[in-house]
Amino acid sequence: MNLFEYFRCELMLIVNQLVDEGDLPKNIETNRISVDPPRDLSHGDMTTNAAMILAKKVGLTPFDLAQLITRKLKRNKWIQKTDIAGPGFINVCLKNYFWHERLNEILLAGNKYGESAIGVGKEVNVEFVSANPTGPLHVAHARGAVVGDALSSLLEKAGFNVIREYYINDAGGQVDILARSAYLRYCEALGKKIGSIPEGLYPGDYLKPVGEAIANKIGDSWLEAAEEVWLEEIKELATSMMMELICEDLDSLGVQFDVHTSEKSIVKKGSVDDVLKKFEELNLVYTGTLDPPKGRVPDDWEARPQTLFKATKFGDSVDRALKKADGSWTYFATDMAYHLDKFQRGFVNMVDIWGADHGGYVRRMKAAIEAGTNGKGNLDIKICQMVHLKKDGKTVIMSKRSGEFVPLRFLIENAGRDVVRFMMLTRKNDSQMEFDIDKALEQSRDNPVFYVHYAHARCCSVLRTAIDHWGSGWASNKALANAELGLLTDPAELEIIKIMASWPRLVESAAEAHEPHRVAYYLNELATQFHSLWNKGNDNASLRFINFDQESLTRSRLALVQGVAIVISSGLQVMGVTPLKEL
RNA sequence: GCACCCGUAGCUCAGUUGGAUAGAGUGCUGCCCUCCGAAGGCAGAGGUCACAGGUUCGAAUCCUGUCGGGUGCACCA
Repeated sequence: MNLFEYFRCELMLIVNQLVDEGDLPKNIETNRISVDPPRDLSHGDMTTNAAMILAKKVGLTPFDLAQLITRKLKRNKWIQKTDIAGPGFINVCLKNYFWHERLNEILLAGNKYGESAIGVGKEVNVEFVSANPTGPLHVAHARGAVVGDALSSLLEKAGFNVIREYYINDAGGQVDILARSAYLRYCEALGKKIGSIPEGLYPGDYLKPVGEAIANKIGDSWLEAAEEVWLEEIKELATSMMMELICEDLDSLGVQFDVHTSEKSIVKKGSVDDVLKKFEELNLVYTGTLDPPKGRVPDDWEARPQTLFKATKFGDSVDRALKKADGSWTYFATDMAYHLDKFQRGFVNMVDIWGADHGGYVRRMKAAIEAGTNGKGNLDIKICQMVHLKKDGKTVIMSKRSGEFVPLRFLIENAGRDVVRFMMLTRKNDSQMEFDIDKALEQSRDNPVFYVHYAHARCCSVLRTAIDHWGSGWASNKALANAELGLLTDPAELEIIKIMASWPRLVESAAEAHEPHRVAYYLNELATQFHSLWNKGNDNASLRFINFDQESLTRSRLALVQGVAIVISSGLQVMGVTPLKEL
């Protein structure tokens, strides 16, 4: 249960009563009323802006209106006391046993705690990675992969039905280049001297096995053959081998997809022609000539008439080309057809995770979705900004400009998948990120995931100690749920329950905002509170979790510890990180 | 030149969608193991939220402009 939402509903009932009783006008605007946790703990457990919002339209001061509301609010059985503070905030304190019941709820729910129904089973298509099948993944891809996968899990936790999709760009010119590069390796595999790889082809060693595979399959019959003879077949072979490579990389990150859709198949199916026809009917396509790009004009620029999409009608700054000079489709045209294909497959809600180099592309794709679905399709595009890799104190900027890339495999092999995943989620997606590889490799407290792992491991350690003493049945979730939770009265104990109880709300808001990084910050906060509570036992033995001469008190405290372990592991699960029972 | 993103403590970054006295980590200073894991905790110092206007009960958050950093910019993908 998202308890803030619960109390907001209670508040709405009161507002309706006040309307019935004539204290508030009918049809009053209530959308902006919220119930939130206060920043300052001394303000209680919950705060609402209701009086300040409503007072605007009524002849009452926020304070007077707040009094009307609190008089009714106090009847709720969970509420200990209410305060009116500052410009008209209503602060609410809840009774301790309300929090004890939350802990009970956590223990009974186990790993399912935090699951929400706000998604109501609605389907969401999350498309991410979608790296060109021309080589292995590098570190910048990892960010998109982790963000996309964690967002998918988060949406699932919030009750959405998620499809993880990878779009394979296997139809453009880059695949021709891949095939030519692979052909060179094929020649090489058959003993031909190829020298250095010519400019414009892919030089990586990862293509050597592709060349060998072709040689094994075909023999030497293509050695002197013209490109037309082998191009198509090598394209096919090389892209599928590259996809295997990419899937291995993703697998090592723990990322798997439900659907792979190939660009080639979209074109073959005729989807692009269909879209063009549809847009022609809607009068959204015309033949025209674009102005040269502002500023630096490319040397080979020349004005030529092209098939254009009226993107400006949907908020884009210029109309966009659908066909290249040679008459073939632009990348945008097929990508648009692909996105509309997703809509046709039934996905009204779509999320794309893109790299920073596609930032300038967002407007036109949103324009296309709006045009092609008559405003019904819902596309959110998350841009993952650059990853700056910090290594030996120096920063390597990976971008198309710099041409510097570090393979993902290197990072995983050295730092491990959990560290990479956690660290990639410690930044908001649209902030640039510095990934300190030395810290990631360090396996120490400088490494943020360790702090959370440590809290979980400590929980498990306490439970092990108790089980050694009292036996295993003693600390089952069920037994702990039946503990006398009313014995938990220390402010620090109640505080940590309150943090745990905010997990469902966090899941909902992070899922709605499509911001999985919030989970990492939440877990860090929970871990902090737990470490703090632990150390209180160092200073004051009566606050230790285990007191061997006080069995029922110990049991209720272990219920608390188990609750922490549950929420941490529930959160780590969303992030795709495996909780550790010991370090 | 145009579009998008960013600008918060020495450094790396959060900031609950407009709420109360702006927060963590790291670094610096000083404390806490006879004790469930010190890979931890507590305390202190550190800020003109880039700058200037505007919107309102209320702005780090929304709008406009300026400055600084990043990304992209016919046809590539």
